[in-house]
Amino acid sequence: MKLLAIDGNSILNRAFYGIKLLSNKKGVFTNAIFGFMNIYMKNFDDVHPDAVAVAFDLKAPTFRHKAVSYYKANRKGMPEELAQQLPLIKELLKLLGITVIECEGYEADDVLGTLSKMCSDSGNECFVLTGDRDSLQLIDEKVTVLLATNKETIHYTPERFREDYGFDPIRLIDLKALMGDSSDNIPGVAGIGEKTATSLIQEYGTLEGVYESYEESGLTKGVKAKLAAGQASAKESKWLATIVRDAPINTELGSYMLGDPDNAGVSRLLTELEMYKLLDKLGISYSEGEAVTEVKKVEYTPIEVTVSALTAADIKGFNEVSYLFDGKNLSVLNGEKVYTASDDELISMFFASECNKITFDAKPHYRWAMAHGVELCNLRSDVPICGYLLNTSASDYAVDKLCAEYGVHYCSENGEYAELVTLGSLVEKLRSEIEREGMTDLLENIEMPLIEVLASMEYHGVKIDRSGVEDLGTMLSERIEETQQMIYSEAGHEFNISSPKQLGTVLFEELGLPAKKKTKSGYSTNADVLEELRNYSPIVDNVLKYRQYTKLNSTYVEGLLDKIADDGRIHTCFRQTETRTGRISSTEPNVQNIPVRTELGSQMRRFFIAQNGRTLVDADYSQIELRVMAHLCGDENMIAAFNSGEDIHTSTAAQVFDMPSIMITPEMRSAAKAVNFGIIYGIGAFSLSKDINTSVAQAKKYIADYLAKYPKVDAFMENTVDDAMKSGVVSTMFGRKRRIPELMSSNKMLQAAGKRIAMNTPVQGTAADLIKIAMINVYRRLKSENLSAELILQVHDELIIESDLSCAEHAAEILKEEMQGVYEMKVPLAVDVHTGDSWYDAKG
DNA sequence: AATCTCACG
DNA sequence: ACGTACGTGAGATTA
Repeated sequence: MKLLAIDGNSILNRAFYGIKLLSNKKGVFTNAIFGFMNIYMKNFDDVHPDAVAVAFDLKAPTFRHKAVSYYKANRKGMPEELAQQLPLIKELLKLLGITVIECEGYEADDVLGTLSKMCSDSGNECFVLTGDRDSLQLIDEKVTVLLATNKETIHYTPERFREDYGFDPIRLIDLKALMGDSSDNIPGVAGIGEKTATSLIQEYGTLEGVYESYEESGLTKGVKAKLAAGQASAKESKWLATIVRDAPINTELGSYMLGDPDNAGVSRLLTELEMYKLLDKLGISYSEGEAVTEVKKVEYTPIEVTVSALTAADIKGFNEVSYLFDGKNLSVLNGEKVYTASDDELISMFFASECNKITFDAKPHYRWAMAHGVELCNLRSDVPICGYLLNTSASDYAVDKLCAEYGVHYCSENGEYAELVTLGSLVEKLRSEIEREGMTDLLENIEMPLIEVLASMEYHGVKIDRSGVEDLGTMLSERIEETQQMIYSEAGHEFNISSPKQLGTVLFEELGLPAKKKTKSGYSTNADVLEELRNYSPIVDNVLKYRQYTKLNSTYVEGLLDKIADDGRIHTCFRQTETRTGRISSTEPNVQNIPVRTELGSQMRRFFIAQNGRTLVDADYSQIELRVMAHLCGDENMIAAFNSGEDIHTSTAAQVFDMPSIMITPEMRSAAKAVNFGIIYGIGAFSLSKDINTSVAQAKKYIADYLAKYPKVDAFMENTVDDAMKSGVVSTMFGRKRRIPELMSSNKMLQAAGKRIAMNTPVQGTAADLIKIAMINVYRRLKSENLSAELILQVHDELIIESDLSCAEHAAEILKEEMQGVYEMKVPLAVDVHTGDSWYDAKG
């Protein structure tokens, strides 16, 4: 028989600090539970125990077998975020049929000590899972300690322990008696540290052995004196370090056998915690929301659907339907009838029909319709889009998950049509929530119409000059080869330059360059660090070059070539439910991070071209986020600066340095520019000082001067953060919302991050709203005015149209007009437009 | 799967 | 004492 005995507190702690803070909608933190279960399940699979027990410390011991409160005195109190997860993990474990042991007056490791002894005595195997090295003293032939570290779990058998420590596991107690342990308030012998203590125990075996013979030994005077002075303390420490092995708990191994899990209970709890992945792993289905107290369940009477093949006549009778379409097969729900079709004609007819439609992920449907020369009409709701508006931070918006979250019945009784049958009631619920939160306009007038625009952009794609890209690749390969050889000869040997680990060894150990920053796992070798090391050795410059060339070659040359379709174009995927702020993102490939900031990199844009007989029209907003800020806060000075038409960074410099614009030097302008950026991001003096290379004090002064000149910016920031702290939410001008659970954190760092998010999101998000509206308006006008021109790319504040040469001027006018006129603001929205045969040329 | 680095707004 | 600006996606290495 095998027992898995777990130190609950220790593992929960490790999980809490090892995983970033997570929380559910209501702000209940879940990261420690998540991490605990991951560690648990991994080790369970490794060990395959017959019985499991999880021990927890009991908070307020009434009975003290030893001075618990004394020796735990300087252990930090548990943060609130962790404390609230403690009862939840206990409940979860119990529901899973796992025994939870709490023993008054005893700590978790005392319980483990007792359990492991019980196994040892009865000839059973015991695995002690903990993150605490103290427990290694429990190891014997029957007892293995599974030590969970940040990276891995080490299986400590007696052999493994002796390899690491050089003495028997039980002697760990003697070691601690000598060296002490500040975290457990074990004093040890003053002046004796780990090194000395280890060699003493290796030499003499036990604490008693040390004290029997140390006086006659060859130890230094100092050590002898320390030992003599610390004898009493050592003895006391040994007692403190010894884990109790006779706590008053049940010592029948049989009583810890795994019980039957309460699946419904587990499902209810995990659903409430929104830990769907874990539920999946446990093989339990989602709960239907009985636990979601404040949300009333949508009325539901189960229906039994009938299935038939779709006909043209059926379509004419549709009024309001749900449908699903995977690119081949269509299924439509009308009332209690499901209709299916796989025929392009019928599917086209259905898409073009007048009936109102609800679906899941309509963008590919629009693309299909475009490819088949029909329109997809009267799409009213798209489930993931609705889900996204209600929570921009979810990782996905699957139907079953949303049902569980919003208390809607998932119609699994309808088998393969479960999802289809569920759509209607789910949408009803989601839309009522959206209405309640004032986002119906945002949904109907921005997000829903945008789907078709994005589909069209993806459908048309952008033409790529394949041989141009290939030539650049050849050139880069040559340069990479050259640079690599130079680096090898400078290092004196070959190594993998792309490995930060190996590069760190070469630079900081072999060549002895001064290491500045460290990352979790070693030296930092990022561009900032290397930049500062340029003067030390020519190898640094070559590494930077190598990085630039390989980045360009693998991410852009090879990455792009991979994605060119048969029509010679790339069709990126614009994702509408990805970002927390409301921006669009782009994948496969990402067209929103094509190089532009360096001369070499920007050459890449020469290969994004217009088709023969056509041209690219490119327009971008100038400083849209700062303008949004000016509008949102209404600061007269800032508004005046924008209205003057003068360069905003120069204006800002003139304000901050209090002198006429004409006297502003390029350095002053760039400092002001950095402050402007900082303001949008939720400024910090430290980062600003790093950015513009001044002292923190100087940076502080810049910020203070800035906020003094633009007092309403200051007030706006403060108000936004205040409101966010109260509600936990921020919103954009058009009502888009973002929850910020970080604000509730008691961790100062996290809370500060939450405040910066609160300051940035309304600005970034409003800018995103504006360009989305502009896109819809541009799309509609290009269509209604019959231009042979299409929107093809969006890069946050930039839109690109591919147009027939004959109407390019008209297209440029429309683009500029619609972007500038998108919304009446307190400052003008300036737009720069250029035309060219490639993206490089059209950038102006 | 996580980490590091780096490309963009 | 510690870490330090907002929002993304992709490729390579390492565990």
